[in-house]
Amino acid sequence: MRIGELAALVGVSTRTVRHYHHLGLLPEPARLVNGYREYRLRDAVVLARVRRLAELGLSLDEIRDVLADDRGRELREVLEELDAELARQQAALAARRARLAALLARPDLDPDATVSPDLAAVLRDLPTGGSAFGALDRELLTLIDTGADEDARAGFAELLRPLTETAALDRGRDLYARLDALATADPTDPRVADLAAHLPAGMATAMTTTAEDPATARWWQSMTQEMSPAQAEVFRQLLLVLRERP
Amino acid sequence: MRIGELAALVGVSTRTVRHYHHLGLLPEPARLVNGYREYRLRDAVVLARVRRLAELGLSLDEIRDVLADDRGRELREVLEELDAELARQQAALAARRARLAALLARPDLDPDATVSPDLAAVLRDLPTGGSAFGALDRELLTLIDTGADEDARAGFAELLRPLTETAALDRGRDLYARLDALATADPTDPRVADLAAHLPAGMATAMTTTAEDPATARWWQSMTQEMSPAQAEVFRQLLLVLRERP
DNA sequence: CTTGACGTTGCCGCTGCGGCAACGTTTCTA
DNA sequence: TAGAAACGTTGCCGCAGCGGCAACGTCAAG
Repeated sequence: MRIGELAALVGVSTRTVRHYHHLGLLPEPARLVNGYREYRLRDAVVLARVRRLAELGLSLDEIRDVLADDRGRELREVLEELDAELARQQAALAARRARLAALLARPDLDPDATVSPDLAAVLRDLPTGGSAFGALDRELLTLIDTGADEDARAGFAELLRPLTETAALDRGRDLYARLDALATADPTDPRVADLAAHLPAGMATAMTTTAEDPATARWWQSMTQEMSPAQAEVFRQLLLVLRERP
Repeated sequence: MRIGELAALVGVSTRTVRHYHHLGLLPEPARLVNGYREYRLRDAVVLARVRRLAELGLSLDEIRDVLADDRGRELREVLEELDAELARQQAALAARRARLAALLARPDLDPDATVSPDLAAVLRDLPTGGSAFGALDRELLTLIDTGADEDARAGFAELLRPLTETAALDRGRDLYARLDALATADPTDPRVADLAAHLPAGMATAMTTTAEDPATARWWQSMTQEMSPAQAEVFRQLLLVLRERP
């Protein structure tokens, strides 16, 4: 048998057969005078063995070990390990499919919608209309959500939920508008101190929590660098006040 | 922000960030005078977007397309395609785990045991004890099973099942012994013609079916090359006879 | 005699980075 | 203030499991 026949018989490519030779999975058979490899039934048996194990999902390295082990119990160990690995993959696949299904169920699908479901609900209700500061805020929220783990995400969304109630929405819109107005203002502008002093309690709590939480403090810092000096000054003063009387 | 901060913030390695630059997934930010990359919050937003899509299982190429598509419906298409792909993978995983479970349930686990369950049952019952020809026969059966598709496997096992009945087992052992005896015999030996003429009907049927079936004929040919001349002669005569009166 | 199908060796490419080298910059510490 | 440690830069190799190609030799058929 020549390599093409062997390959066709077992159902692989000649390239695969040569690859297995290269890896030492399949012994090199005798050569004819013209240099062609000459295979016997025994080689097909070994090749088929390799294939069956490969189709189960073993890596070629593992297959080499199993075959070298010569009738040992190594096979059982490897297969049990493999099964555990496959179980992990199944769980991961199921989780990904669940997230996909949740995404696909939404009509307003865009790359930013791929945040956690909790935050997605918050973002849907939060006012954004035209406010530059609102857009920045959404960026921050999205980033925090992406970086956080499961628990942090839930607590984070919980913190924000009160802000999406009808009464809070108007105040939120108002807040964004007043911050937008400070985009080109001086940090000493009287509106700065006024805003810091009269921020609604729920919003102030949410802000200081994100700003003080060590896990999100760095996000907050990045965000302040994107603000105008006057806007940043509002939050600096706010934090000073809230640190003294929590 | 420098690259390390950005990476830590989003939860990737700096290597990953640079890789994304290289692929054009993430635009190169401005450089400081020392050549360092200087990132802004906006870059973190893009990077996080890439990460979320990557964690869903999209390839980096697909992510680039989706992001370039700018708020299009391409995302939905890609995600639906991905979901279908994941569903395929789930099915494949489940099938592999089922095969693994069947294998692990068996006490006599060896690399050759990884054939289809049907054939495994046949091989367990077929007599082998010490016969060289029996070993060769098992090799052939295993190879046919490996190469065949689902339907062929089932029909094949069905064909062999009668041979595992108690009455047939003795005749099988006898057949193997008589073939072993021809290992060094001459093709003109009288035992050759005798064996060909008096082979039990069920076995003759099984043999000619495998030998005549185009899908397995090449296997058969490989096997005859492993036999002694006298052994091969038995089957040559057998096929001649059976072709005339089926 | 050519054509085409097969065989040979060997190297690049794919994915998504990790790891290293070889070097410059910044920052902490003794 | 020097030196070490921790960062930054570009660039190339490696990974799994082959596919594809190049550049060549061999063999059977028309």
